[in-house]
Formats: sequence, structure tokens, C-alpha cells
Amino acid sequence: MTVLHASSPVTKTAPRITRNLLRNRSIGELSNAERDILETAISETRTFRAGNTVVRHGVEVSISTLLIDGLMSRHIDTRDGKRHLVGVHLPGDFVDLHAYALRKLDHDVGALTDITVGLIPHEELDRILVDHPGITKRLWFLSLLDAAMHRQWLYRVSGLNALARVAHFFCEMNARMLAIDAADESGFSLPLTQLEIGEVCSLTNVHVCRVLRQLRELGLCTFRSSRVEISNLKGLVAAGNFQPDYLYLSERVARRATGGA
Amino acid sequence: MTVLHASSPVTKTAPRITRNLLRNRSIGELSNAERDILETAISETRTFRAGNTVVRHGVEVSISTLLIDGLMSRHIDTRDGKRHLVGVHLPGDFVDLHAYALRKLDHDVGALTDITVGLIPHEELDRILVDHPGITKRLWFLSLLDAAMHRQWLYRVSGLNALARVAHFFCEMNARMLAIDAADESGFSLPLTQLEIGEVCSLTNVHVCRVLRQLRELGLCTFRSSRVEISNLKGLVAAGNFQPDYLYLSERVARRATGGA
DNA sequence: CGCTAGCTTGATCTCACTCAATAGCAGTGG
DNA sequence: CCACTGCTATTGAGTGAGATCAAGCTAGCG
Repeated sequence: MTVLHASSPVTKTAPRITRNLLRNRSIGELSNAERDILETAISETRTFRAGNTVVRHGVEVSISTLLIDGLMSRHIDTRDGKRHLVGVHLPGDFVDLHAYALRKLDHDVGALTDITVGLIPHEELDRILVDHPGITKRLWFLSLLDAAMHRQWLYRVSGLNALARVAHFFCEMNARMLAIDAADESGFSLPLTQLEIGEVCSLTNVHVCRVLRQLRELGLCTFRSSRVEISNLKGLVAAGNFQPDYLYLSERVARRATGGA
Repeated sequence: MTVLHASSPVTKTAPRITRNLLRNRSIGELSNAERDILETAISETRTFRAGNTVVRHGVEVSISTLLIDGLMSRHIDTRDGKRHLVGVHLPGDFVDLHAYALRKLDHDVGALTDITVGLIPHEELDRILVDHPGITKRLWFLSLLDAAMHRQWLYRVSGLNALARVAHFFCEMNARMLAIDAADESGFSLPLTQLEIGEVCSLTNVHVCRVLRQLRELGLCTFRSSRVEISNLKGLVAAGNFQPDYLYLSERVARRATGGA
């Protein structure tokens, strides 16, 4: 479990592994020195195929993973076989940083698409904790961001109806994609099935399908072949009652994420 | 906002202010030295009356609050006046520790009952961050615990029906109360209205009332005059599909919280 | 070509919401 | 002392958003 073969050597040139880490957030970008330290801490990179479980709940772990490429999920499964997503992760997300202090996770972590991750042994984090309080605070910030997203997800499923939930989720994804430069004015790629969107929004795949049609008919957005095409961002933001402050984005990106509302 | 009168002097004798902080958790108790440092960091204690808002969302804060006595809530309000609780806090909880790295909160924090809190200026946390990595890691752990609870709340409202939600919530409260020695074998005090339980479980007060009757009729528990009387803990745990691992309790308390399941 | 996974649409059902009326209880003031 | 107000709890009747069940469709792929 702890011994992983170094299949792909660490690349520290050109596009940096940490390029999307904390990118466009309110606390400002990482310095090059900070990036160096973090990239040195990454012992290796690794790939997983879509659908694979990366970390299973309850198992003691000694490594955390930084998502470099692809989409990951965090989910809680029920005895009757239903899956509930409690998080969707994009490149630049420190997917299971919380494993560092918790040791065991209370949920599963999986690959939604083929992914590339960087692995950081917890001894490296120990070192950062002692030697680099500045970086520690930034990593802590990341955990808190995660919790802030959980709270908003809680609001989403308990405070919004089906249409608004999906709209809100699309707005969040759009905002986070914008932050890592993975969305343009017209939309973004979202390689999820309708079933998975349902697992995020606590809806059945059947109802997600109906809601997507509604969003289309309202002229707000179109979801087809793993891409969200936004036709009316302000309308979508209003439909989902989306306020991006919980993402702690840089002002510029926050403005773009709401269509300048 | 930042200047607060030192109405009640800090007491460092007898029952320590930090007595419930991280009490009975899996990472072990705080040492006396750690308690000393944290208690020195608490600039003063303060009281609020039930119903008051302690921290409002969006306002920059420079102090975090440790709950010493009473119950607090964290909630997101909707435009149509509905309130959604995203957290309930017990003595020993570091209610808005996340304000330290986030600066502004994305939700409101309020007093559910009359409360006493300890105030820790963020400069003190800065000092701890630099000088005491061990304490920093413990505080970080607390933030992560918070996030873990959010995830389970997400599961509760999206994966369980009305009866199970309330049962799950009662089980969580029981477990957390046990951890701070505020519950006995028969039950615990829970000074919430049915409306507030509804705001936690995403149910209307009317439906909470019906669910409470069901729980009574099933012989699982009774909620009356702000107290949960548990008649069949194992049954309640089963009804709520409650697994306390997300609370990262000490083994002893975890066992008590499930009735030795 | 057939198989499978995902999407779509329709019909029916149900859990929890809404609306409404009543009762209990605490506090307040005459 | 009782009358009044406001909050909380309780119970009933009717409603509706989304679930469930079922069938057909589409597209990618070995």
C-alpha cells in the first residue's frame, strides 16, 4: 500500500505540477519558492483509470494526493448500494490533504476520469509543518476551502429544488474551471454522466434528465456530450442562487463566474 | 468590533477553559503544556444571549471563538427567510477557527442558548503557527473534523429519510455529548426547538413533530422539554444508520456511542 | 453485428410539504 | 387574579415535487 513503483518520473520543468494549486484564490498565488518546496515534497506522480478507487475509507494512509489532471470524486456509499458524492475535484485540488491529520478517511476517493496525481508522503508534510509555517497556513486554507464547499453543498441539497441544484452545481464547476483556466466564455468540459450529476445533487438520473431539458428550454445552458454550454450565465447564476464567495476566488475570477453580477 | 471590554477575567484554575477541547478524540488529549499555551492565547471570555448572532458572514474578523458553555449554530440563510443549519456546536468546539485562514466567513454563527466563549486573537494563532507545530496540527485536525461532520450531514440530508435523519442527528449529538461528559446512559440535554431540529435535518417543524412521535412509538427515544431520552440506543443507531467513525472519537466513547455495536 | 452504458419519455406513486386549526405554556401587564 | 400575546407543539386534510417503474432509444465499441 505504501510502496508505489515510480512509473513516471517527476517532471519539474515547463508546466509545473503545482500550476493549478491555489490558483486564482483570494489569498494570492504561491511564490516560486513555495512551489519548489511543494514540488520537492511530491515523491512521484501516478495515473489511475476512470472508475478506480484511489483511497478507501477506514484504511490508514500515509500519503496525500494532489490532483494534476482529470476529475476525482469523494463519496459516501450506503448499504443499499447508493452513492452520494460529497465532493468533486479538479486539477490543482489537494484531494485528500485531510488524510494527513486524520490518518483514516471517512469516505472513499475515486477517479471520475483517467487521472494523474502527485503523491506527497506525510513525512514531507511533517517537515513543512515544522519548517514552513507560511505554506502550512496555505495548506490549512485549502482544507477550509474544502469545508466551505461542503457547507454550500449542504445548502444546495437542503435549500434548493431540483432545477436550482443543478444550476448551482454547474455554476460552481464553471467558477472553479475558470479559476484554473479550463473554461471559456461559452462553457466548459464536464465529463460526468447524468447519474453522477444526480449523485452530486441528490436526484435520480431520470429527474436530472428532466431538469437538463428545463435548463435547455429556459435558454440557460445545455449539457451534451460531457460539456456544459452556457447560453445565459446571469440567468443560470440566478436560477441556482449562486454566490461564489464560498470559493474564495480572486476578484477577477469571481466577477467572471457570475457574469459580472 | 475588534475592541472588546474585558468584562470577565480569564480563569486558569480549577475547571480549565480548554477542558473539553479535543476531549476524547482519536488523536489523544492535549498535554498540560499545550493547554497552557492555548489558554494564554485566549484574551478574554465573553457571554452572549440565546438568539444573538456572534459572527456575520462576509465581515472580516480577526478573532476566533472557542465555545466554553452553551450551544451555537452555523447557518446559511436564504432570501426567502429560511435558515439552514450547517453545524451545531458544543462546549469544547472551536466554532470559527476557520476564520483564521479564511478571514471572512461564508455563513453566520449564532448562539442557540446563552453561551460563554473564549476569544483568541488571530495574532496569537500566528504565533502558535510559527512556534508550536504540534498544536497547529491539532488545530488543523479540528478543522478537518468539522469538514468530516459536514460530509456526514450531507449524507444525512441526501441519503436518509425523515425518520433516519432525526435518528442520525440524535446519535451524533449523543456521541459528541458523551465525549464531553454531557450525556449519561439515559440521554442528554438538547435545548433545540422542533423548528431548529428541522433546520438541521432539512425538514419542516410539522414533519419533525411527526417523526418524533414515530421515534417514541418505536420505543427508540423521546424528545421532550429540551431533552433526548434514549430508550433503545442500538435501535436508534440502526434507524439512523449511524457510524461514528467520522467523529474520530476515542475508542471507548465510540463504543458507548453505538451501544457497543 | 450485437452488446452495453447512457439518455429519454411516460405513467404512477409516495414522502414530506403546505395550509389550517387547536392547544399548551411562559411571560407581561392591567 | 385573569386577559392577552407570542412561541411551540400537535393533529388533520389536501397537494405536489421528485421517486420509482417500465419501455424504448442512441451511440460507441469489440
